[in-house]
Amino acid sequence: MRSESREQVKALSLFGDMSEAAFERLLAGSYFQRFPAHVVLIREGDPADFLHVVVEGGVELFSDWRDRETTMSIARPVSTFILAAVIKDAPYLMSARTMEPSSILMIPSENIRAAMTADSAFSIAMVNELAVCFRGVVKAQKNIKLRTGVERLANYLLRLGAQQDDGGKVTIPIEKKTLASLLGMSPENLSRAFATLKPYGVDVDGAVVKFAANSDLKDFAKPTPLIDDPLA
Amino acid sequence: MRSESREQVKALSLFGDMSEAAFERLLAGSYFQRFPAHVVLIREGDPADFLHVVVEGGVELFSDWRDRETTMSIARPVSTFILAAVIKDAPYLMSARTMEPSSILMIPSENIRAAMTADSAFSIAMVNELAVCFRGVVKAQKNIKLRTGVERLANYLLRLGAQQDDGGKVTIPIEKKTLASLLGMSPENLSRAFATLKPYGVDVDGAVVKFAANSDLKDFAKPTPLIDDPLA
DNA sequence: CGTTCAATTGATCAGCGTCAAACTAGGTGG
DNA sequence: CCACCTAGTTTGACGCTGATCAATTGAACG
Repeated sequence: MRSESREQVKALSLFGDMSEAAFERLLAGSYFQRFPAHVVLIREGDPADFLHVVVEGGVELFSDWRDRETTMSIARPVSTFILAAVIKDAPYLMSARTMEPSSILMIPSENIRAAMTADSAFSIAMVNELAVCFRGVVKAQKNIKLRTGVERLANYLLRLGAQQDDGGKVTIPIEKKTLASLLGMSPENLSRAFATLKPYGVDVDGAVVKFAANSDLKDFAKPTPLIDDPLA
Repeated sequence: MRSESREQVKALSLFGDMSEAAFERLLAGSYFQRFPAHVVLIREGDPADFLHVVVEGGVELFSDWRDRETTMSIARPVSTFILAAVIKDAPYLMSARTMEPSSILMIPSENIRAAMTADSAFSIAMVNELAVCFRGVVKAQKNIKLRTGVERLANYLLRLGAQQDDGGKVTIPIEKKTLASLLGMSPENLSRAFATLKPYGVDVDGAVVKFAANSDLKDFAKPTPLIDDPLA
């Protein structure tokens, strides 16, 4: 692992408070690996042997049942995923695949659990991390149960706008297919949802979407921090 | 608080490992109170001042947006709710109201955070609790995104059957209205969903639902531990 | 330069919500 | 204890949202 990458991982709030020595122990037996795009990293139901950290690229977390599949969330650098399964030593609830060529750090679950008992600052960091994750899923749940597809899309665009701040335009960082699934609709429906938002000043050209930040769109979307603010 | 109730709370996996003295400190400044049915205990958006514990009765966690409302989950004795907001000292993401007359223990958030820094066993218990909560929401999310309304109902009935084990019949412990919202459908639709399941051996009489445990229903519902097993 | 897959568009259909009305059950007050 | 009243539940009719199927266009990659 390049030392730059190592520093980025160490800087995560999960690991930031650890001593260098403790972090070194944590990394013992870890793998740092580059994967091509569209590679399945973990499969739901498998035992949680490693905590994964996306260092570069992007990972899609998804689930299936019978012949259906849905995207649950997207993990971007630098962040961990499937933390809860690791802690409980339970089967993964979601599968994961790379969306692009990605660098992944894999830390043995056993190391995580050991660090937790050894280092109380680490377990507190863990509590905080899990609380954030929990609130993230709750927000996603509210998003799905309280909004229609078009409303979810509108709020997604606003969220992108807030984090990209590219002056009136955003670039969708994932395939539309994946976005559709993430938002809980079919790809066809996503196309139509974009068309529905046209009267509110939304203009789509490939992955680039133009709209005024303080616009009709916001009136339509009615965002609330209790669903849309990733920090709240 | 009756000592019996106190013991039940102390027996929670969150508090089980604490010393009596530490538990006593935790309870300082707590309230233990009986509420009538249909009382709002907390409102989403409010600051998380107290960790709540349902000791008797039942509490509905719900959210709203614009003019819509949805039931997010049900808290039964003896369990905590809104733990994550307490930890992050962030606004509640969900509102809570009693479904029946209920006894609620309210522990100041500050005490929880203090106990976490003072007692590393407690923060580890907290990590475990949060991991379980997280996995619970993820399962709920999968349930909603991957299944139709009728499928969710079928699996809900099987889950009830597994935990009640009343030989071929279950009693729905909440109002159908609430169940509908929990399952993500309208009350009218829930009625029709029951009708749809009739050919699979499901027979409804008020809150009592009869069906054979190893039946057509199970073939139809196709339950999987990765969604339906509360322990997995 | 052809193959493959994503994205769009149209047509159709199923699931589910809404509105309305009838019915039922639970709780209240006489 | 009973009548009443309110609220929950059920049933029917209807319409909208969104899924599916099919066909076409467009873009990426070997």
